Amino acid sequence: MAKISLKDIAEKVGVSTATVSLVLNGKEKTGRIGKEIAEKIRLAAKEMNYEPNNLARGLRIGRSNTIALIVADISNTFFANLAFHIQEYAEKFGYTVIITNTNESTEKMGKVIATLKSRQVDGFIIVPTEEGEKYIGELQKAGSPIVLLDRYFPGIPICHVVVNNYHASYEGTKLLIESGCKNIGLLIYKNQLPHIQDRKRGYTDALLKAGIFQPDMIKEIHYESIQEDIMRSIDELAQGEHPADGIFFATNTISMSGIKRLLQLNKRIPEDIRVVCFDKNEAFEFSKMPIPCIQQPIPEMGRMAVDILIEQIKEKKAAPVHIELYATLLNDM
Amino acid sequence: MAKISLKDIAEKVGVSTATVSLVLNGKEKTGRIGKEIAEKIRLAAKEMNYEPNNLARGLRIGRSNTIALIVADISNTFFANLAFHIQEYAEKFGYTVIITNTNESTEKMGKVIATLKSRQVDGFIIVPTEEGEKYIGELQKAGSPIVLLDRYFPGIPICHVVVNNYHASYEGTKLLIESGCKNIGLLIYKNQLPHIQDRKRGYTDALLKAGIFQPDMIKEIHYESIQEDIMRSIDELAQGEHPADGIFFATNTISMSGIKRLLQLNKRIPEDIRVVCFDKNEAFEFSKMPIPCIQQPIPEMGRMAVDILIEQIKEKKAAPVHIELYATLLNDM
DNA sequence: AAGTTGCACTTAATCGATTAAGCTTTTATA
DNA sequence: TATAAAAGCTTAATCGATTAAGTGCAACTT
Repeated sequence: MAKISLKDIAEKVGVSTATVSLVLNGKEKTGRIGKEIAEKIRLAAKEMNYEPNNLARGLRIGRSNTIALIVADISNTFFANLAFHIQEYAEKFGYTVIITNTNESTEKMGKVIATLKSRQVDGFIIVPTEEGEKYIGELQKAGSPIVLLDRYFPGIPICHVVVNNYHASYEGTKLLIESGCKNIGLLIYKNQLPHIQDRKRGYTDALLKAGIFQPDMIKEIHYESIQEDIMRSIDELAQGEHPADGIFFATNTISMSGIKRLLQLNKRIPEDIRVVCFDKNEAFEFSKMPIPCIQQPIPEMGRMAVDILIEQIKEKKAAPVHIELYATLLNDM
Repeated sequence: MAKISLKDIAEKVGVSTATVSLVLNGKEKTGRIGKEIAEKIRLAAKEMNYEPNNLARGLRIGRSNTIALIVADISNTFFANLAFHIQEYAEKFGYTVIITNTNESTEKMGKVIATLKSRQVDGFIIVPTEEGEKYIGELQKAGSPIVLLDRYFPGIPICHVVVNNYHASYEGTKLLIESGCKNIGLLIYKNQLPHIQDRKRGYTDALLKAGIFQPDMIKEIHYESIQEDIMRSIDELAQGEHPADGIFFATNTISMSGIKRLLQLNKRIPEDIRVVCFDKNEAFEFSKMPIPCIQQPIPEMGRMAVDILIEQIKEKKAAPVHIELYATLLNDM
């Protein structure tokens, strides 16, 4: 059975495609189509199982009702959850979401943006890569509605939705201090992304205020050699002369590998060492160790991103907004 | 800056859009376009930052170079990983992947299929819901290329890629038996999906062969009340007169909650009770408990699905294939 | 010289839906 | 009764790219 088009319906009912289009789009009033004909058309459409061709529609009206979601890694729970909520919410407004990965590669982000642009998506929600300003800037110049999510570039005035990473990190570190830790390490990625820098500052400031900051307790992880770097860092922190009695893990991936390593070294949590992690993880409930963590408001982040993106799409005037949500420190784990 | 079209380039260079189209599609040979003009066109296209409109292109050539991936839950690691690999692989063939959730709702699957069809996707990779035969059947009748993934309907001759669930389950249960368990429970969803039934049969047959099958050791979980059902089931299995000394968990979601409950009941693994889980989970490496698990070949599943889908798209003749991969039992965890 | 062939493009139809503008016919108004 | 207004539909242009079928011209053949 070939695809049914407006034309097929028009022929069957004996009217023009214009009439059919008007009726099926609920514009009988403004199009002044008679009740009987309208009914006939609707019936025929149903009978023939008509489904509009959205490519044609999009081409004509200049919108595709599609938004692009570009994340760094869909297999990361945090992003997968974000994707889930964004999709659920966007659907309510009639938008289809195309999810794409960049694997933290700026080059890939460039390619992906080009592909999606040529698919005429109406807007972009992007978790940008570190060196990605260039592509994001170009995209903005080209007039595409954009919302950055989870990360942003202070230099570029562009809408973004993030959590207050500084605050979350500060509170997390404070918890370790209040638990009595004196020797607190940080495991964090080595990059210039502001959200990472914010987390670093949060940690640093909390320790400075307590008067126990030691620069060499900060261990930076390279994205290309995550596993080895984490192992080495944990080994250094946990097995030195003055071993750490607390560690703040700045991302979920780092947390997982870091804690695994601690367990391998037979460190007991919290007896030998305390930890606080960024991002909640199902695995934490899996052990009896207390693993306080910073829970990001994922559903809200997704919803806000969709809301302001749609606003941009509708309004066309893009007054950049900075939206900052607060994370929750979960201490009962 | 408005969008650049073929026409803009044509005007600038002083040729027809046909010429531009031929050149930019690399058909100068067959289109017999002069070298100089071709060069000029390519230059102009680059200068003007031309990006083809894929809606128009798709409308004209009847393909969108897009495939739809419909999964039950993108926030489930198993599906998120599948999605990741499918996307990576499909990209190599120039396909964009649209990922969508159904949340195990057949109604939603129907809606989602309609939406995607109207977006003219070239083919579907679907993890179908339990009662979804109807929609899948209709989709097939409409002539859409389809590959079912992870699950299938024995009644409908349609391409699918699955693991040998029976075998995996049999082996997993056998491991428990060989470890000395006499009283082995099963936690599994209550539904008629063949892959679930296969897992059940694998468990049953292994126990029958060992002569220790007891029907009431099978606990069925309702999807709508997962948490409560799992709790109750674990409580029944672990705390009865003859408490279970082994449990086979039939899915990753069930495993997580099930083991959490066992820990809450202060059961020691493996001293008090042994477990085997379907699907590998990062969390397992998190504890020192030995948790053998069945690892599905996710990348291969994804690749196979893409391969046979593309074949269908190209060939148009859809000889249904049944592709069965083998899972690996990981015992060193 | 007439016809054939090859080259370098152009014309124009097409995909399917939308919509401003136009054309009848009916109904309301003066 | 003449005229304006409203109702009910159709025409045709349009979105941007593709491509079969031309067109015109030079070169080559016999």
